[in-house]
Amino acid sequence: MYVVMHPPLVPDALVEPVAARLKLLADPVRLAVLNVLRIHQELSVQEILDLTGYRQANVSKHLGLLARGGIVRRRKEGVKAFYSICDPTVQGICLLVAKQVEDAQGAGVLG
Amino acid sequence: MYVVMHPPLVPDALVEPVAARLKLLADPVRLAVLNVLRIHQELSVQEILDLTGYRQANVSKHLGLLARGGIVRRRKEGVKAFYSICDPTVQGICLLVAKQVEDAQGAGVLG
DNA sequence: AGAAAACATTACTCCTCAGTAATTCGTATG
DNA sequence: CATACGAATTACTGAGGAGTAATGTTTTCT
Repeated sequence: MYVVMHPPLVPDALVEPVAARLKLLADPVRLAVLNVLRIHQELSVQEILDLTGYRQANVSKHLGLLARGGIVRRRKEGVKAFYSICDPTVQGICLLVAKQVEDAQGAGVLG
Repeated sequence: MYVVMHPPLVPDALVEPVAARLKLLADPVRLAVLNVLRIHQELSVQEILDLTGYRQANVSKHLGLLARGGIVRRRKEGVKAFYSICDPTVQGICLLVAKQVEDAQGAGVLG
């Protein structure tokens, strides 16, 4: 065996949780919501609706998923709910993927 | 407006392609396949089957998806097909997510 | 208390995708 | 040429998730 052995990308026991986490990010609506949350640090649901144009029930559900996944934080103030990103690694992940997609755009690697 | 404005996580035009790419990685079988491809640089389909225990049609389909997505490269040699990872950014993404999941494991952030 | 605002939740439909068995295609071997 | 092997493709079933309308819940205001 002359080939170099590399460590795995993901420890075997973490394959499923990692897949679950990636799945949580792998949605256009959730990415758009995270986008506006990143631009303005904290937003009420209504503000997110205005900024994204999605419907209330839809956004509320996605926010619930993001919150349960620990990606987003919820702060209740009176009748409103304010959300903000609480997972700093999200940024790095999105940067990497976005960069890769941009590069691939230039080449001919589109489905 | 006293708050600092951060750039978006993902440029608006890239939200959908980025989501699609994350979706491609957000699957336990595909992550496991990428895992063994990372450990041994290049593997035939049969070798991947032996190493992962998944079924032929299943793995072949996932390999097709990964190849069409430009994450994996296919090399035909005789009757066999050899696959290898051709997207270097995959490693960084998996590292980030795995690290985050590990950290969250220690805390109480599980669904 | 009654009404309205801001979110969350539910129930439902639809569509995508994962897994499997069976078939097909291409290449080597006797 | 017939056969066997390795892999891709097809057809099919089932489960999960997205979007929506409608309803529920909590808080505020009068």
